[in-house]
Amino acid sequence: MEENLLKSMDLKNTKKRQVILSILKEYNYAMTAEEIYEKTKPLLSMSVSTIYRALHTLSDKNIVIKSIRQDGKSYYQLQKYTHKHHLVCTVCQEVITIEHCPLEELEQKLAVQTGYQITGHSLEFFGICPNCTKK
Amino acid sequence: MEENLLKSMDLKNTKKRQVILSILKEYNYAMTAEEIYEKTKPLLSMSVSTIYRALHTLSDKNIVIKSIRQDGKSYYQLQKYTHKHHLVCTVCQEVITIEHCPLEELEQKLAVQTGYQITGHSLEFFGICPNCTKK
DNA sequence: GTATCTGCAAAAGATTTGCAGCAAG
DNA sequence: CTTGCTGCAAATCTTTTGCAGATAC
Repeated sequence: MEENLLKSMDLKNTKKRQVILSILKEYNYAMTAEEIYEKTKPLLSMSVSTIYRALHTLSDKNIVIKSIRQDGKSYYQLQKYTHKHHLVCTVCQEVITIEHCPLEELEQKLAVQTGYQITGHSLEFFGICPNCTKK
Repeated sequence: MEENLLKSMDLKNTKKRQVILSILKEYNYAMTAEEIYEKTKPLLSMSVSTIYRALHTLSDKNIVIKSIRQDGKSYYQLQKYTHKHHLVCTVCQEVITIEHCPLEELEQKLAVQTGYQITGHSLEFFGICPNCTKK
């Protein structure tokens, strides 16, 4: 479980980090520090700064990936579940996950053209979901 | 010039808004409010909040497009120059513009699959430029 | 034991807002 | 004139940080 993951990165195996990781695993979508905080509340007490610090450490170790969305907030998710992109409804904020990343080939092409060593990308689509279109 | 653009949107044609628009036009790349502020300094005095307010108004009218990058800051550019994406060097922050947007077809496909009315997307690549790779 | 975590409160950075005065139409 | 624009300072929101006490190993 989470214990080995932490140990393997020379991180101390604390209850709080375990809880954060298990929440990210359970819900399996990118969430904000605030959302994680809300979900930890019933389980144990933890300050928001601890969550930020843990997420920062975990993303340094590439266990967690941070990405900043168009709402200006940082979203965190487990590395192994990443590389999916999202389509976000700008009215109700519903999020649809796009399974296949369409950019891998393009990335290769770009690398050749520019001489850059490409390390990643961020991609997000916006729109209005069928439900909100009706209203 | 900028005058007609403002009038056509029922916005008052002020010197400050003209200056903001002309800077966006001259430099023709997405910049932050802070960068715009620096560039206005030699020209006339204007408070940062005026810049934010003007950019907000202009983006409501779709004259200016706002997008939030992975550094968490908001970047603004003229609508007619948008729809270009960027490759950003994570070491020296150099930015390369990608001329052709590879997502138009994909967007159509997505719209059909999901029933969303797709209004836009954000895409950014990261990497290390040839120069920084050497070091 | 000691290096690493954590809580708290304070600080930071980017952006927004209330209010009173100013300027464009 | 009067509606909308601007400056200033204060407020907001998210995230980071300093420090002192607590915990994992």
